[in-house]
Amino acid sequence: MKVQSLKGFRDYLPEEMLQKDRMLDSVRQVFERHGYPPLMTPALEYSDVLLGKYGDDGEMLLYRFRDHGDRDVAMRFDLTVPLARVLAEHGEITFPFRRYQIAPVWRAEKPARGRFREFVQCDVDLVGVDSAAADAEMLVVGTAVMDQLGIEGYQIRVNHRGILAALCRLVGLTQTGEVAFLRLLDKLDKIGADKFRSQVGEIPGIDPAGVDRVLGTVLEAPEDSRQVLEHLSTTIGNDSVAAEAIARMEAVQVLLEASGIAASCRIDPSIARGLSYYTGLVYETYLDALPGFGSVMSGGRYDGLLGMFLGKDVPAIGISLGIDRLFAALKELDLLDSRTQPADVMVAQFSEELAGASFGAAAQLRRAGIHTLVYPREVKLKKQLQYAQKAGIPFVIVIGGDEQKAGTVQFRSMEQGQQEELSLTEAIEKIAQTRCRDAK
RNA sequence: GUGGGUGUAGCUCAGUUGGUUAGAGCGCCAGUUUGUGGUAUUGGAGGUCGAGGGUUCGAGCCCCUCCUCCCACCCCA
Repeated sequence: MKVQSLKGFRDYLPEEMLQKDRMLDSVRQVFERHGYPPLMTPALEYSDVLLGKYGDDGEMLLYRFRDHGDRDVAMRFDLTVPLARVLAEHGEITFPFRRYQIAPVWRAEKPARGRFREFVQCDVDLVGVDSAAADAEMLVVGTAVMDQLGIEGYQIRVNHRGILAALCRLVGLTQTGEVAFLRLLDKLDKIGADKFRSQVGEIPGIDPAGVDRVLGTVLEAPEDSRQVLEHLSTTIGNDSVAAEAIARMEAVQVLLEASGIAASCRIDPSIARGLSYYTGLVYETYLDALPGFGSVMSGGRYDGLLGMFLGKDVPAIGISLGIDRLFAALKELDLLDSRTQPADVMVAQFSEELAGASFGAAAQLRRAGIHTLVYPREVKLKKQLQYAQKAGIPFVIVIGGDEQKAGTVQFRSMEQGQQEELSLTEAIEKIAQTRCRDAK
């Protein structure tokens, strides 16, 4: 037997899981604070439900097999297509429909740094509304998540499919070649203008005359979002689709400014995601410190996808956060909360005879809502304190013979190295005051 | 999936032109005389050298195959 987890799949040991759960709690809180309730769907879907939604490339990455009833099934590849299935299957749902879903998805890709075959996505979607308010709301939620996670130095780069369509038209592409062109455009800042020019020339049907205008539009885009919009309307504003996109982004920009998050969102005409089903706004989030790590949170407007099951177009917009990638990034940057124990306080076990006193105190602490751990056997105090210190437990309570007689406890702050004799009630108050656990 | 690298104690790594019982630091465990941590000090446990085959009198070191992880391409959360 090979004792090894599958390639691209990973374990989270308790210490890491505590950190990951703290992140997930934050994400959940932010979603609910913005009025989104949770949805849960199965890990497995009929293959038909998932097939034909991700393009040929995506389809090859599905984990697909036959179950014991010989049903052709596949593991969910994302959370958006299952959402579409739910909307089509449950006629009682009315719009606008909001939901969030935090769940693992599976993709049989080649694993790499920050890329796994099993990873948890955190999705919020707003279905049934096509408006600047809906667009802006996604960015409001997205920035709130990043802020709640304590992440400084990130940028949500925002674009619109209408801009991309106009750029394609500049080089004479309408349908064929668009995908190849947009892929190159997406890599523009990586490969540079010269490589872009030479590689773009190989796309069949391309009109080289427009390439410089595209480069001018993208490369000369200013930093400031407002200025980008002005720049875009002078360069491609005569294109009616682009004009519409610019107008929408202007309306969104007003709401971002009103929300105080405009600084975190930057309009960037080279963001080309949305090769599959995106129809309007698209966005990707990069960490300033790890630009090569890939997007940690992205999404966009997809007004056509839900119609595949419903038989009519339903506008929708969503955003998806990859918690495992973000976790890996924060770990690399050493930005994760270092606490490795959920306990606020450890009650030492002074002696076997006094174990009862420790258990009694622990019971009272827990009744007061304090996360409490009792050292599980009688060893010298030195050992017990060492354990508390290594585990990052901030307080230790010792009840020895003297304390038991006096009805008190020794209350020690591990961080400050100070100790005082208190009543248990006083100790409980002290812990409740100082601990900085997030309120549930 | 393609190309390049990598793989030695729990972790980070050393290991000389192939030559006897494979090392260090950190971590772990136990002491430094018995009611208290982070420092110091002493001792200890722990490795079929990624797996399998081959060359050789002899392989951690050379060759082949497979696997892992890393980097690039590709794609994405």
